[in-house]
Amino acid sequence: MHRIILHIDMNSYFASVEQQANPFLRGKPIGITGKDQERSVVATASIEAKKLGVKTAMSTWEAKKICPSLILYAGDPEKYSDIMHRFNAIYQEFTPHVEPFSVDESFLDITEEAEDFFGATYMAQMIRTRLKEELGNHITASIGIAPNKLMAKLACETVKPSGLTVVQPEELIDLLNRCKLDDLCGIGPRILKRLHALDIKTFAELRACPLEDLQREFKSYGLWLHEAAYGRDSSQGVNANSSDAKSYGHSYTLPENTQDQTVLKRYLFGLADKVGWRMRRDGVVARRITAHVRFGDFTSHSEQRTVNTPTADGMDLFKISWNIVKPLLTSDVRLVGLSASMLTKNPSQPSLFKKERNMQSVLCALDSLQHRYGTGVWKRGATLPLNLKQRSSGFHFDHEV
DNA sequence: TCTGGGGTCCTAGGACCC
DNA sequence: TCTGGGGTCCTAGGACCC
Repeated sequence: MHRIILHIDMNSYFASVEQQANPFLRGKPIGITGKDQERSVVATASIEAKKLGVKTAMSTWEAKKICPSLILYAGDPEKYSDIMHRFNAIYQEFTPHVEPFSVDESFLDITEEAEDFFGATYMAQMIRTRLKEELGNHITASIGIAPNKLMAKLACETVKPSGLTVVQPEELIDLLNRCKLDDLCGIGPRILKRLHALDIKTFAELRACPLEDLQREFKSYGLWLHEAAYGRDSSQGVNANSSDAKSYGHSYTLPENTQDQTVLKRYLFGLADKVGWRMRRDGVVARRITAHVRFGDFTSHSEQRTVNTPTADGMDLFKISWNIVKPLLTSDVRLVGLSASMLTKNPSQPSLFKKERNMQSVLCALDSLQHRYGTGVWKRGATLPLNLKQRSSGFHFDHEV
């Protein structure tokens, strides 16, 4: 008995969300970027922009050169993630076996609900109708249906934008033969290069390569490649619980490279607060904090600390990451970031110490403000721009570190 | 006036304990 | 004094994804 897996992928997702929200952007080439458009890349190009040659991950500078009419638009990651929750809720109407894979993709196991591949096609069409009702005409999805996740995703790739395809078990080899090696999720530029070095350029050639040779070159990944060449996916099935995050992180590319500690502290503190807030919202604490620095020459460095007392407090996260970053400031920095991992559910026990208990209740009050009015309703004094900080008074939670 | 920001998983070496 | 192997935890970095 084969499983029936759906892979659903939103087309030009970030761009579509903005076009749905703003009629002025519809039918136009737009590119969604990071905060600072000058130093950013195109995270998502609209269909119109793709037609004019704009590609994902192209620098804005290059994209503008290729397509002068391109409208650049700074994206809002929180909004995109909120909408993702809405479409996953729609999928839940059809099956409890929903595994979000990225901000715009999910896997659904509909083996029990659909019974066969014919039923699956029908169900996929119903899902598309529901998405349209709920999200509007401008956010559209491609759907691939196959016996496992790997092949469902590959099938979906072949029908972008806005298609639907079914690949039955006996058609898997045929599908692979029509695709390039790096169409497969899991074969990136490095692996592709190493395959080429072995004279493997197609899935037929990959199948012809003895397993032992692949294992010698790729270690445990060799088995995965061998299986994938036959359309087999040894990974776990669709896991509805994998949506629990394993880490929370934020990073920021500075408007200009700098070694100025005051500036870097301010940004890092802001990032730490954002990470802390999301963790408290989700009721988790972290034992491991990783800080990242990218230098002007694009080399980067990351270091991590594992702490005995798990935390979700922005102040703790900031102190730990600043201790990592500070000694690294020997040349100009382009990006700073931190992430928190080794997460556990917060038992939320009040601290034994009065000072910490006070801080916990302050955080609690600020969190409920933030929950109600959105992120950005408060900021620490330490993260305000300097000119504003000098003028601000009263509502102000500054700590010298 | 190149090159964002959010993630996941794996590996390999060293420390430390038994 | 010299020796082995297994297990776990920690760390840095690399590969991949969108």
